[in-house]
Amino acid sequence: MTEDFIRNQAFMSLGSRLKRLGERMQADVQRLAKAEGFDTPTGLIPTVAILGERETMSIGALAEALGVSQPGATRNIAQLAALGLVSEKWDRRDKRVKTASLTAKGKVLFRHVESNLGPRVARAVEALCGSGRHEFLATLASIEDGLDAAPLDERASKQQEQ
Amino acid sequence: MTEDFIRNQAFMSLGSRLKRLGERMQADVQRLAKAEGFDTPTGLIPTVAILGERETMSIGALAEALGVSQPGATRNIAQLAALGLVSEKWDRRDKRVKTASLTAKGKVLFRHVESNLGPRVARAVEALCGSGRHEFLATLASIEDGLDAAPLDERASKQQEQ
DNA sequence: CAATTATACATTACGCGTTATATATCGAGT
DNA sequence: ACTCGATATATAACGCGTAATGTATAATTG
Repeated sequence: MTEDFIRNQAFMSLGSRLKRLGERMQADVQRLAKAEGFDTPTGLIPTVAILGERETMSIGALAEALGVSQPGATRNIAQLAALGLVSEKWDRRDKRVKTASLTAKGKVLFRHVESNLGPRVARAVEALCGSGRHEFLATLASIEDGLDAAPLDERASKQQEQ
Repeated sequence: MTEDFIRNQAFMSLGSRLKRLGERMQADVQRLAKAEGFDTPTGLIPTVAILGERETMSIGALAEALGVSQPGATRNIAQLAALGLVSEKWDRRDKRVKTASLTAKGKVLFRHVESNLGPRVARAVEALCGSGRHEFLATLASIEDGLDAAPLDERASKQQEQ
């Protein structure tokens, strides 16, 4: 019973645990990038990576691609623009949409991420996850998809079946 | 090559991804708790759960048990005290340490978490994780332990072996 | 026993995610 | 063409984690 409680407790705090693990990884990556001479805030790297792939994107498309809220994407782009890594531009056709693309400086960072930082982090994380890494990522994805389909509270409300 | 990049990219943004997933779960749990009449901020529930188990604890012990920073534990306790859920007391022997324990009101919340919310969330999360849940949690734990032993940037620096 | 170092907690400032809401523009319907 | 709802972004306020630093008390050491 105590044991059951501990198991339940583990699930109750799973959210906080995942959050902290994520923050930790971000901090580590940031230190690594800084050691290599790029002190761009870690949170902006995924945005740079996507912009490197897809030349130019709107704020909305970015939010979608990153799986982040629109205000989050707006802030990321504003910060990258302030750092001179991306340039913003309002769309001609639809004046509501703002598009962003990497500047020359941003592309330098992108190429570094692509060729150095990315692979190194990938190798380190792969080694860290060990043999279970594929399943881990697969389960992670299935959890994300599952929550898309129905949030946790909804699932817990009708907890009779399975 | 593009594919490789995408795989690397996935690892680069794993931190942010885990973080967002964690936040999402916390938000879901909070909604669930609120629907049941307990609108205590979700972030405080793990603290309540631990205090329910271990009667009385110092801030430091709490931080340790939750795997959270000391300022985090301090803030949690301050908030719980403000809500009337825990009572704080300075230790007699060592006047530096502050201890916290659940009030009657806090115990009511604890019992609810223990008997209702916890199990329901646990069932929902277990179902969500599917068959891979044990391995998922095991891999999660091994990642945490691995990062304790050596942070990601250190691992990435000496990436020649294995 | 005085002085120094270590420990426990509080405070401050910040990162990065979220909602909720405001504003401007677009598109559709009458 | 005008109005009105929908859509794209911006802004504001907040949650919850961190690191860095301040302050009071303990413990150690010369």
